Amino acid sequence: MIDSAVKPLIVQSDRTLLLDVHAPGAEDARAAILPFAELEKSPEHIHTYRITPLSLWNAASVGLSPDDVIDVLNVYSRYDVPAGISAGFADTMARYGKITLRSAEKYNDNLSDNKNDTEELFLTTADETIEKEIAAAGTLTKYLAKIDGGFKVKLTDRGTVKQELIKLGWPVEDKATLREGEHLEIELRENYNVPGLINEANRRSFILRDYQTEAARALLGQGGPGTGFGVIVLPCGAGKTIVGMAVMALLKTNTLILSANVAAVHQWIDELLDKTTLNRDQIAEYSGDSKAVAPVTIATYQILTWRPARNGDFPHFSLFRRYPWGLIIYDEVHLLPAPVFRVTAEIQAVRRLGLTATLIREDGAEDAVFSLVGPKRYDVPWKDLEQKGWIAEAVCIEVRLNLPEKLKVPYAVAGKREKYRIAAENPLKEEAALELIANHSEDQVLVIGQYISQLESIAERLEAPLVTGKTPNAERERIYSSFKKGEVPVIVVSKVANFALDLPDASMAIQISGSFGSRQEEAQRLGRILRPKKNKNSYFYTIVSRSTIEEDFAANRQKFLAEQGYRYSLQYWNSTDEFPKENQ
DNA sequence: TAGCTGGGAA
DNA sequence: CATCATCCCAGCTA
Repeated sequence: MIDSAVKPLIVQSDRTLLLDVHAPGAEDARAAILPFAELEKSPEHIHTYRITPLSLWNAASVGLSPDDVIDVLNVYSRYDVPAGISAGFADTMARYGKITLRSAEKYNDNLSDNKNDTEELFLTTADETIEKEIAAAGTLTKYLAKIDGGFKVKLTDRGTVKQELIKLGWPVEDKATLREGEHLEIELRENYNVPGLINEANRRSFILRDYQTEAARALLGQGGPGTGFGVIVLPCGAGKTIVGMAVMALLKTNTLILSANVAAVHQWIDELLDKTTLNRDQIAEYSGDSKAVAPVTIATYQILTWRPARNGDFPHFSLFRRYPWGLIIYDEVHLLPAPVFRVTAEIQAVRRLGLTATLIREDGAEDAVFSLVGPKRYDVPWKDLEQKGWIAEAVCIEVRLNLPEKLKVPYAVAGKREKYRIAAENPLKEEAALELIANHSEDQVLVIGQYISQLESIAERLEAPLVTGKTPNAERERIYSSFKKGEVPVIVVSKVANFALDLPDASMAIQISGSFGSRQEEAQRLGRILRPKKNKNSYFYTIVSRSTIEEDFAANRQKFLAEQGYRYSLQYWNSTDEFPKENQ
């Protein structure tokens, strides 16, 4: 029995849940609330979850009742659960299941057959008031045809209709059949128990981690409706591709994987060959270089969104229909381009998995991702993985320094956009970086910045190689490999650091400038130093000009990581000072 | 046939 | 809030 004085959960009437991660039973409580609450913040001691209409509908979609939710809260709550909260849950959850979407009978036959794509679905509700409300909704009229007892919906409008209805507060229970793709024999080579491996000596040892298994199972659920699609959120370096492969191994079906760039495409191919029983000829690349299609095909987003004329067709969209895919994986789903939303709305009958490290999207398209790819099914706080040793412990330090005297007047009279540039390119940052590196002679250091001219200058001062978007691939590889071998202790990188997968891991990063308020970018850059090292912390320095607008942007950039429990300590630096030898 | 370069896109 | 990435394709060279 849990002692009520130290129960892990505090339930508040504004529908937030505070989880005391140090209390006994916190792990169980976390698992129990996950189906109906969303993680909002996870600093080190108290995590905040929020119960939203969407999260309650998700719970309802996997068969939970309002009483189930209340029971969980009562079991883990330190104090009495606020009265009145349960009535709200019941009202919200009751809206789920009032409207259902069903297949036509014929649709259950040979589903890989394209002719089915012209078939229709039926939207029905037992409640006349709701039916009137739907019929009156202007945004829906062009997708719905009134028939006896409900509406007809074209298969291709399935996603759009669901999206519009959820905006009206009516989540649809989608009972229409998910397509079973063609069978594909695929197993994970977990623990290398599978006989007949090639190049076994070269393979890293590979064991599926608990959270990876949990994530894959969370996507597929217990087989009820509403499962088989959704988003899994894991930090950089936590093995998102492995989760993808675990899902593939559970479903055993033809899979289309969409990636952000060709390097990621190649990495998927390498990982699939390394960690699954697939042969090379079962895997194809569909990109600018190669237009091959195989049971497992990996394509770039950009090839799908390419079109010869500004308002013309997308000639490569046919890839979605050319093969009987049973699963589509959206890698880095937060980058999903708008044109792909449209196709994704049409292919709601295919199981689909979105993978990402952060769901932040400044254009507000998160909702579209959620209704078209699916709701978030699983996530893990970064600090949890750090505690378990899956990612390295990172010490974050913000270094503030003054502008040099001669720039103070130009800064004062500059317009807003020049101000940022002057502050970002503060030449004293070079001195500070030089000194930091001297104090960290044992670290492999990445210097990361935003402006090419600044990076060229600092690379020269540091006598370090520079990698930018213009650097040819062969030279990048050469630089990366000498860095990996330790021959070169420092490399200077531009925004390639936000994308490049082949960028080597380091134990220290110095950020000398970054884009305005990008939390995504900050998270990505920190991710570069999170591969675990033996008995050693990683260091993340960010250098900011003091008393300039750069301080504000830095604060915004750090917000996401602060929510994940990372604390920045502050150091001030004058050109005449020296840093303390030992940090923290 | 492969490899480079430059334009255009989002 | 502008810069710098990415990708795709076409056209050129050898």
